[in-house]
Amino acid sequence: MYTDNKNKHIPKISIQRLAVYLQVLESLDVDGVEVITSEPLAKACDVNASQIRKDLTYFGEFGVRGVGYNVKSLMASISEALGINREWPTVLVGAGNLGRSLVGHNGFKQTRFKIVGVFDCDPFKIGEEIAGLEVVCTQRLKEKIADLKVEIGIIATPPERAQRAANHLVSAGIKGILNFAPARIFVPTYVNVEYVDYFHYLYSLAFQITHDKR
Amino acid sequence: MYTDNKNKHIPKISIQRLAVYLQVLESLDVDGVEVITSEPLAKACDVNASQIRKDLTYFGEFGVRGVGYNVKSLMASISEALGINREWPTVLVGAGNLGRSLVGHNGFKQTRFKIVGVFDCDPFKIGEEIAGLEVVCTQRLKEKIADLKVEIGIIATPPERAQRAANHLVSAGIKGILNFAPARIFVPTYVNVEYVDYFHYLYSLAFQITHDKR
DNA sequence: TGCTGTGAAGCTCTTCACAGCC
DNA sequence: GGCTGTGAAGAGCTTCACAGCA
Repeated sequence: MYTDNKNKHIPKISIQRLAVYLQVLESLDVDGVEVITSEPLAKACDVNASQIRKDLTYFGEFGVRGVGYNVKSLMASISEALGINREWPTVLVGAGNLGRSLVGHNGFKQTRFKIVGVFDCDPFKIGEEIAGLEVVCTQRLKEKIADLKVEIGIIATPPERAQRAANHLVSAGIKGILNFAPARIFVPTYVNVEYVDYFHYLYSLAFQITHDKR
Repeated sequence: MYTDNKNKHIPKISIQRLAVYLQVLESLDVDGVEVITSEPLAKACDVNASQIRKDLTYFGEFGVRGVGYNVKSLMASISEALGINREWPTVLVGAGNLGRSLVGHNGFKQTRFKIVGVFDCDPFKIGEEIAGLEVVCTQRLKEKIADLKVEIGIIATPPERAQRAANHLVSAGIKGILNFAPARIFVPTYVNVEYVDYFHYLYSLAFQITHDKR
């Protein structure tokens, strides 16, 4: 049963792990597994078993002592805990190569996150169609976001235009931003920002490989 | 001066922050800033100033007391510390939509990471050309990796084929894997793996927005 | 019996506060 | 005087170890 624990502070890193647990549970479910204990689940997620149990107790008691966790119902509980068991309309700012490939991403078919608007300030791009969505002038963000009750914006502009895109999104009333542009952005504290730059992971690999050699 | 400190353990999270510092320094450099102190740099990176100073001392003493850090030389020192001040040839496994858009990513023009080979096991894709690279059968990974001294492999296959791609890469002698497939992979401990799934960031935003409302 | 849920211990990372140096 | 570099204190997360329960 999902019981939000309003009192405890939940580490952000636990949230990130819940996403991993969910991914692994989904593949277990596909394989027909119905019940799993924390130990093998931990192995599959590459974490400690009590880590999993502790992360889950932030949100409730989902297991059965002596038995384990029901795969399907744990998936449902985690989805509810994360808040992803409902539609999340999003808007995309930036209709370049990156933006275009984001629109086509499988995740938007498989999850309840949807791109409902594509914006760009380039007059050459405005009016173009991407996967059934017309590219609209960034000036019109506010009306669209209000109309469609959008809370999350995705920035896929070149770095020098990221801050401007963020400003538009913020003044349109957005609550969260996923920023693919390789640039830091400044927003009021009530707006949540997540940065995605996979070259940082390549840097991390380069570092690890370089230092393994010693 | 870069001085590798072989004795100290360097937290992985420090490495990730170094990538952020580098990004911010690059944009300061573009703006013509020559010297910066830890305080404003920290603000721009959204971290604590002593965090930066501590992270940097894992690798040496780069600042001048009473003055600050020279932007250009700090960039060079961080690049050296991360090990990204040299060419890093990589191979891509998976020539679908995702793979295609990775090949075109700007980062491969702006950094010294390069994709030097594209592999797929789909006979329909083999022989195709992507940005000047011929798609080659995955069976031929080993020779290519040996020939071109490739140490990093990028997996951009569907999730069900990720493990097979990883196995091929490992037996070809790869040392690090960047995995874009939404699936966990199992590799020997001497192989480093980084996972990229930006839907996890959307989950995190959804969680934060859901809980902000209280 | 077997596995979850959890207080407490342990450990790692972060921040403080100031010595050290330009 | 001012800012870096750093030992020590503090905070937060992870893991242990076992009570609790099916």
